[in-house]
Amino acid sequence: MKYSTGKETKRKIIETAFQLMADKGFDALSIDEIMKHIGRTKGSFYVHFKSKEEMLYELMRTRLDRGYGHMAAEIKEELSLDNCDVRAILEKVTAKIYASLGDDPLTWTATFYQLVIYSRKDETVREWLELNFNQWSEFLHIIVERGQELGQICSDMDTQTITNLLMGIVLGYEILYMLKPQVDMTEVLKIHDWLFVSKPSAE
Amino acid sequence: MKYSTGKETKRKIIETAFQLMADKGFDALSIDEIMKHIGRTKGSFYVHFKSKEEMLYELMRTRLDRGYGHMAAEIKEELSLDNCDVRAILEKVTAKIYASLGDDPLTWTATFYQLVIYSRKDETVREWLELNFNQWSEFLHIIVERGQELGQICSDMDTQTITNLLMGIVLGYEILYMLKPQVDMTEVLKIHDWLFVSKPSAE
Amino acid sequence: MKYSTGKETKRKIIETAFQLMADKGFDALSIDEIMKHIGRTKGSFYVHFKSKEEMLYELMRTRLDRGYGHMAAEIKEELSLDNCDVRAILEKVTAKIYASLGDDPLTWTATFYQLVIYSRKDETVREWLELNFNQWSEFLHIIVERGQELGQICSDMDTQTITNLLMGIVLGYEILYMLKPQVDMTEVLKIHDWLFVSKPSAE
Amino acid sequence: MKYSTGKETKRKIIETAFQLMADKGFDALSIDEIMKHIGRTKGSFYVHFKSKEEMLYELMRTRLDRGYGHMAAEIKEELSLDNCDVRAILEKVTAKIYASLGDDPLTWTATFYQLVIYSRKDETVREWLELNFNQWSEFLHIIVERGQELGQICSDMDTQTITNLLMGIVLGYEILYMLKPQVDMTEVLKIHDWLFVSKPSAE
DNA sequence: AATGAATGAGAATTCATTCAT
DNA sequence: CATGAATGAATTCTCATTCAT
Repeated sequence: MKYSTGKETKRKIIETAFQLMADKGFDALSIDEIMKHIGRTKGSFYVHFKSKEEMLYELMRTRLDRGYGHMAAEIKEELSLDNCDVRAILEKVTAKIYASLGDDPLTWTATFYQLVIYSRKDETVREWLELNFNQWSEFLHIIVERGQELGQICSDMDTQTITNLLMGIVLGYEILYMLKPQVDMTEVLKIHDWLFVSKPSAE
Repeated sequence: MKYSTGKETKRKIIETAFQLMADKGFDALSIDEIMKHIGRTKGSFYVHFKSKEEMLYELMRTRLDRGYGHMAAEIKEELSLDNCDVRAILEKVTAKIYASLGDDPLTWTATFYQLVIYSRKDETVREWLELNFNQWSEFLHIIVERGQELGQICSDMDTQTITNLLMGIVLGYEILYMLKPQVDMTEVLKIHDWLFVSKPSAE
Repeated sequence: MKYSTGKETKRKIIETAFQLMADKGFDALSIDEIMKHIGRTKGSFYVHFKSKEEMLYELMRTRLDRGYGHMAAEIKEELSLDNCDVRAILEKVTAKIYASLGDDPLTWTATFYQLVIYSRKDETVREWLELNFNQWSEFLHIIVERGQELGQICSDMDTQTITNLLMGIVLGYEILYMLKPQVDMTEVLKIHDWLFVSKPSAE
Repeated sequence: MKYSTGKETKRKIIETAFQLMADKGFDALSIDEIMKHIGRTKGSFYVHFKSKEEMLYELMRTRLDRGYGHMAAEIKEELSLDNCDVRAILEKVTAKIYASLGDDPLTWTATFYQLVIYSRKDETVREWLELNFNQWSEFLHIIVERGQELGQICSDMDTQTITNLLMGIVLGYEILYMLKPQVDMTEVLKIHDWLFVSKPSAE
């Protein structure tokens, strides 16, 4: 079993790097270590990636994307309905995002923040994060705007401010979760109780 | 100027490390680099610190403490007054904390999150962060509880949940600020509009 | 000749370290120096050894073993013969051991005593030396005992004492030799004139 | 008590170096460590010694001398007596030498062999050891010669060879003792049973 | 696709020594 | 006498990367 498919090894490298990066960060992560984990030797790393950096870029694009882009079209359609329930939509979006973190959200979160930190020295990472971030921001902005239009979200605050508060609280809970893994991440949804004017009648 | 006082050099080392760490992180920060910055040679670092790690511990204790401990007594007294304005107190606390970040909050924030990330591989850092964190949590809890008691803060949500939401939003805005430095950090106070039942009359 | 076989380089490293250690000792021996001697760079040392210490262990096991273990079986058989000449056997053993030191016994001896000295700070080395030492001791004990049994070795002294004296004199001559290389190491065999009751008739 | 007598500090430095050198050797022994042991700081070492090497030379001359020089005159006189007992004299000499090692012979021995090893890179040490050695050699030679003259020591062996054997056995037992501290160093005297023709009547 | 030897640039750390105080 | 800050050279070790096989 000395020779496996290229795809398979590549996938394993990214997956292992993703796991190890959570605790060690990108700099402290050595290629040797990754390759030992998957039972291959250092040299073969370069069959699959041009450099360690290039691997990070691929990791970030395939494993750390929150997928706002994919959701956008679908959600916009739902929002266009006359009788749409914005709170329900927002809850669905949140659920999807948390689901996208996979079965070990702590690792995902830690790796993601390792990337955020690493972005301070890497232009490519910085740009990708900004893009990601803006997509999220625009996406939330649309939802909040629609909510206000329909009178479901309070209008005594600026749309952008509400958007920022929502983004902030999600990011904040991720950090909270890293510092105290016993925190319940779904608790973040309680903020909706303040955000939405008419609370869901049946609850 | 070959021989300066130990205190002075030590202070300069910590200050430089604090600055450089914001962008590079602790691992990528080299002793050589720090010492070149302050016009001293590598070897003399070890006159002042037993190891790079030891320096980080001192940096964290002297430069990254949010100082909840110091505020506690004073705030508790204010809260015990019959006619105290909890919102004003909370705003004062927030202002003090932001003020404690110094004149370059972006650097402070970046360095702090570098530490959060680093805590994943360092027991001492992890413990210190946890302590810091718990102090903050308890501190906020006291304020929120008193606010609810006086009917100033909405009581339809669990005290601990509100505390978590407040902590989360502050942490979240720090990350937001790192990703987008143009974000106005004081905007985070808007959350009080939701939190407090009786909005300040003059607005 | 940039890429050689691992075995070859490893052998060269050990051989060079063995030579250099005689004069400098293990601590003062630098990896850089060894590698320069064999025309390779520092970094490649670690392809072959996990650490400098690990290299010493391998050096000691492959280059400093006196090989008592290997001789034991053969000698025991010779001793079991009714008419065996114990003095001849002992002389043969001594000759073999001196032969095992290679063509530069001074280097061997110096390196060996560098190891003896180093054993004071290294558990692994200490244990190996003790093992070696005990093998030698047991081995000699068997020979002396048989010599006494056959009346060839004087019986007015305790077997263990004679064994110790024999070991001591060999070790002592090695030190003597280090301090004064002009000393004739085979002179040590004269002790047999005292040890053996019936001197060889033909002398 | 910041300022003590120079003599006192100097003595303490040498004594501490003597102790520490037994285990660590001269190279691995740091000035910092010595000075910490005696409650002084690194810098003040140089008030007392020009360099680390200079300190070793003084250590060796004051703490590692076996004192053959001092004994010579006295012993020669004893030997000149018609009815002198050479065996008794030799035993007295041996006892004196062992006594000169102080109350911790293991430390003395280890330090001495650290010096022997170190002599391979230091001219001054090498010369001193050689001198010491020659003194011992000459000294023993005189005793053995007189023993043979008086018919007390066997004459079927060359005087110089016997001298070498005696020196060797003493050195060898020191090494033996380092490797196995449970060995009884006085056992070495048993060699006299072989050396002397007429065994002491009363034993 | 994979191996593993080699590289070379740096990393942290140690340490004898100097020197102003 | 003693201090302790500073130096600079040396040391072990790590690691991304290259390349012949």
